[in-house]
Amino acid sequence: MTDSTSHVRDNPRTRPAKAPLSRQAVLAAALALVDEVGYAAVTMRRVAQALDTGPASLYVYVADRDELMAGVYDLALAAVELPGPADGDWRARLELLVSRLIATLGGHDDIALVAITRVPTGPQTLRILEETLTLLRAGGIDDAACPWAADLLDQYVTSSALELAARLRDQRAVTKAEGAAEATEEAMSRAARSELDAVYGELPAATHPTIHALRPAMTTAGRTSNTSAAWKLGVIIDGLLAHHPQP
Amino acid sequence: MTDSTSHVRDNPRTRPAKAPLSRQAVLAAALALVDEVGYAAVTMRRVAQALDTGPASLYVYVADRDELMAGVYDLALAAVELPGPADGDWRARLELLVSRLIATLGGHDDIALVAITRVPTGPQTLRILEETLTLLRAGGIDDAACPWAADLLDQYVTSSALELAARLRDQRAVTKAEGAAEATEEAMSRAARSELDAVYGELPAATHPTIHALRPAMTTAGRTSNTSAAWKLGVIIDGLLAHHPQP
DNA sequence: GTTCGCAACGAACATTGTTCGTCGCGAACA
DNA sequence: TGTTCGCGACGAACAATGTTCGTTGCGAAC
Repeated sequence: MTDSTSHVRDNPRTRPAKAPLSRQAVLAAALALVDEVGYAAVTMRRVAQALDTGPASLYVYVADRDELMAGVYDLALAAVELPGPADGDWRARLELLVSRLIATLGGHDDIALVAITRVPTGPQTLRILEETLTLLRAGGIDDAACPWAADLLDQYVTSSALELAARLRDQRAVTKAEGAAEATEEAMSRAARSELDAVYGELPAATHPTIHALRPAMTTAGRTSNTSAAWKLGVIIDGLLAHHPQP
Repeated sequence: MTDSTSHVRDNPRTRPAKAPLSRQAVLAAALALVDEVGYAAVTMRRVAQALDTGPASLYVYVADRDELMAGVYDLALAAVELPGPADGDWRARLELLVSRLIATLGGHDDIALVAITRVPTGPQTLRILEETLTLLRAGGIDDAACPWAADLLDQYVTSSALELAARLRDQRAVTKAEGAAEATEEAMSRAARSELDAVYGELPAATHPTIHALRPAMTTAGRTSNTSAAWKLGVIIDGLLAHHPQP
């Protein structure tokens, strides 16, 4: 405390009126930080700093970083609205729900990583699982298969959310690095293409004939477009309906 | 160097004949460590220690930890044998390839995490991608859809490998903690059940009617069994065949 | 026989998650 | 009203991480 103004800062009366700590405040601050600096860069110290306190203070409301992030994951899911009867039959509603999940999770950087390390069990997660299972049953999926189907859909949601997050991150990085010039479309596609398509594109036909032959279809455009996302979801749902046999 | 035997250890002639460093040696040591102590516990220092050297020496052959793990991932994939004509038609071969991938990756703890952070482009990965695409084309999947289908399968493989790794880890932890008594089946299922099934099981029917109704199907047995894995893969392939329409 | 490139490595740095012990406010209690 | 006590807040510290810097010394090339 060599700061000459410390007696002002330390005095609760003159302190800049910081909000009282609480679990919700910690989770909200962490979620905001995820959006701002990215999932990996959210450290206990940074969260504490955002709340104008020290890292040790967080451990009153949070067990450790993992549990913090699990809470953030659930908090993010709170923004997902469940489709209603006006949104169509069970299939249309399920597709809408899944795309909302991907958009929401993918919009918070790599927060979906939480669902890989541990199986989330927060209230919002359960709310969405409940709705998913209900829609699946409405679609005539066998009771015994419904949990598996929900699991499969969840795998898809998590993977797609991470893919979306990576795409948005690359996009931000490029548009920021391009000095704010024209950018956006031209530079983005070129930068991303030179990354992966160079690998697939310059692969000799002698050793990898099929990749070589499918080269035009393997361009980044195919990976980037959200046509691919809709296609994959369609495949899974069609598969659920076609696989009725042996549950 | 206060060690009185340092002049012996430092002398290359009397040194315990350590193998010369190389990229392959580093990757192999890291893979062995993944199996021994787990993916997360593989640090640069531990890898260096296994090779009887310092952490800084690794950076000659490896850019950083991420790239190291990418190399380990590819190295693990080298053990996967491609199904041959004797293994049946394209579908049987594809199912065999996928299950081998899951078993191999899942057998090396969380190494599959690598495929989530970055899209792997190692030679072994490309070898398997080539085979996957070939099998899909043999199955009549549209050329434009093949990359998407391979992507979908890869998502499934990665998620399932991580699930398998988690299951094996829990199993090891329980059998080790059980003092080497009877264990294995009884204790395992009880310990794992009390974790997740308690959440699903004690959920009130009023707020989550479908989860409550499906409770018997949501037991850990369903999640653990590899019937679930086969079912999911069947759904995906059936979906690929049923979704012919608009590629 | 000299020189030069580069693998090897010791030491250090900045950061990370987490724990310990203390401080002090505010509510419960006498 | 005066005392006590629980517990949130927090400063400081610890062990461990990934990575970099500068030096050293061997071996090959000229």
